[in-house]
Amino acid sequence: MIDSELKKHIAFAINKLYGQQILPEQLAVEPTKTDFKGDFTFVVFPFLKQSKKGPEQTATDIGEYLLKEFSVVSGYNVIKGFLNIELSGRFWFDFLIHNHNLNSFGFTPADGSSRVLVEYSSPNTNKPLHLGHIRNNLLGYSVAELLKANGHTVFTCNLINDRGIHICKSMLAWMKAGMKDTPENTGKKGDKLVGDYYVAFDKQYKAEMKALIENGMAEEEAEKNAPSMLEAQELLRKWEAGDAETISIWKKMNSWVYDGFDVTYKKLGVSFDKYYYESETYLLGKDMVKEGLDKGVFFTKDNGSVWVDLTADGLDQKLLLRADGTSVYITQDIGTAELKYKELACNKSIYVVGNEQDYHFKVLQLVMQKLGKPYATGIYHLSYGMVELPHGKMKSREGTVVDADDLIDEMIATATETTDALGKTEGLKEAELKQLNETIGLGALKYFILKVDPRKKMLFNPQESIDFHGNTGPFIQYTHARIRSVLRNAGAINAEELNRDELQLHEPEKKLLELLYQYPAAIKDAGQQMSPGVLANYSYEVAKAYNHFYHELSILKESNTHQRLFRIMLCTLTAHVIKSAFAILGIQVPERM
RNA sequence: GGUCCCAUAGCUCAGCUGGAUAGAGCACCGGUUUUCUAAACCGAUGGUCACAGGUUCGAAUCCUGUUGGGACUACCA
Repeated sequence: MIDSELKKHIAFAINKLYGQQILPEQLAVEPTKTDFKGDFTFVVFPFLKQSKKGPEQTATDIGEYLLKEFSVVSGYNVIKGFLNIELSGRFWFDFLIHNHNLNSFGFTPADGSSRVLVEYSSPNTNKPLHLGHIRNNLLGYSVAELLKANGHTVFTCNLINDRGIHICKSMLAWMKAGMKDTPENTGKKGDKLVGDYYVAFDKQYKAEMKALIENGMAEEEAEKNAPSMLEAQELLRKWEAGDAETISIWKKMNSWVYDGFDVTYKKLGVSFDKYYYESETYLLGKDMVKEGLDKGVFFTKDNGSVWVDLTADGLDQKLLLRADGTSVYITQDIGTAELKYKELACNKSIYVVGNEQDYHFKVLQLVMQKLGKPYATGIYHLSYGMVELPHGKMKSREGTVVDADDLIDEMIATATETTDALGKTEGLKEAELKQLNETIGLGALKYFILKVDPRKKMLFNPQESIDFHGNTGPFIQYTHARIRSVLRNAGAINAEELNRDELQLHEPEKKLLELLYQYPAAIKDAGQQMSPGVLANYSYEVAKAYNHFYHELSILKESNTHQRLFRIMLCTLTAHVIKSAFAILGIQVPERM
């Protein structure tokens, strides 16, 4: 990479000119800001001690040295302490010639030295997926792709929260309603059906609580003593005891939910290498808690409940097992962590989970450390911010939850309207048109969500998020389609015929080339930050630069055949980078739209 | 009470490992189509980077405090 080459030469220059040893890694060389002339900028301020000269003189010294000793440097200019280095056109032409047809451009090949597991989605089986899950799923998928692009060997998994009081609530409501509704006989999607029963339970429960409170019971007492709650807890005990009928109903209802989830996952384009089920890992977790007791890193309270003391780490005491011996949420996470490591032996285990669970994952990591697990340090919580609506948080009680399936359908419907209105899709078959609108609708949704830094909470405004202009997925998809159209018109080319000496580098071409050159760095940067948003915003920059180039210069009508060929190759690489970056984001890109 | 996160244009977001004049999109205003896809391009307007100190050649960026918002702190998940 040229920037590291520049660093080496600058370090050498400092040594030669001022007799000081500087490591190239200590230097910062960055792309020059667009308002200034030059390709890369080196800031000399930090090295004035070494040079014992003023900033302008120091920058000039180094610039002069580079110009003489480093052939790709064609010029330089100095503004205050900023040395702007200009590279020869030949450098940029060579870059394009070498990479325009390289499929792996920007990707680091996997060498097997790093194995990473990405857990995401991780739904409860009592409710359909909503907008929050969409962010989770898109992030998880994209981060996994991003890590693959950075040379990690990646596995994805989905930990299903299939047991616990929540599913018992849905089961109870269904049983009380006569145990007759099924997805088949109601025509409802399985997860929606089960979700409806969860709501039915909640309604009944609330009514009971209200009655109890009116009879003079304290709210806290009423919460615990409402008959529905007691029944649900009884059902959970029966489940843990392995009661045949309970297990059978549980299996039946969960399978409905899985069928429903599969439909949504498929629409979203996400998939998992492996599924874990809490029902299969919580017992292992219990064993490990006992292991911790034996080791003396956990302790028992008088009533028999098991705790870990994390006060030395700035946290509190945390419950690991209830007094009645049943497990809590973290118990199964302990078991799952162990199982994951046994099965996949990853040195890093990423949990894509909302930031409301920051505390939980701190506890988990500390618990695993106390258990002496070697993989404890590899636990990483990718903590993303909540999705909020214009009115505030989504609340199921207030009916402000944005359903995942509904949202996807709306986005596709809007895409369809726009496509029809523009009327550019003549000649496409029905199925192709449907495919195109799905691509655009999902592209809009995915890009809207992924362009935001995962760590930040984000606002989802249904009106604005379906915009297809500006910094949006469809704009970038459109740019790709536009390029593909040019390339189709260009027909086959022979890159061998290109003679660099016949070329001129114009400003829009150079801007675009500089951006394309940064693709590998963008992948690396996004990977290190685990932020697909970095790549999304990069893609947007590329699309913008291409459209500028497209508008300013003619491609196919250029009379100089070398220049024409060069521009076609520039189109090829641009299309590839957009397609490749969008693939990492999990967004497809159309040939025409 | 304790712990953690956040605050940048009217709105939504970049920029944050310290570097030049803080950038985009949307909205609003104006312009561009006999030319390879106008879902495009070009221009104008819009800022006390919450506030106050500090660190230094240099702070939106790092540190401290204040204010405002949010999350967590359940024998829920």
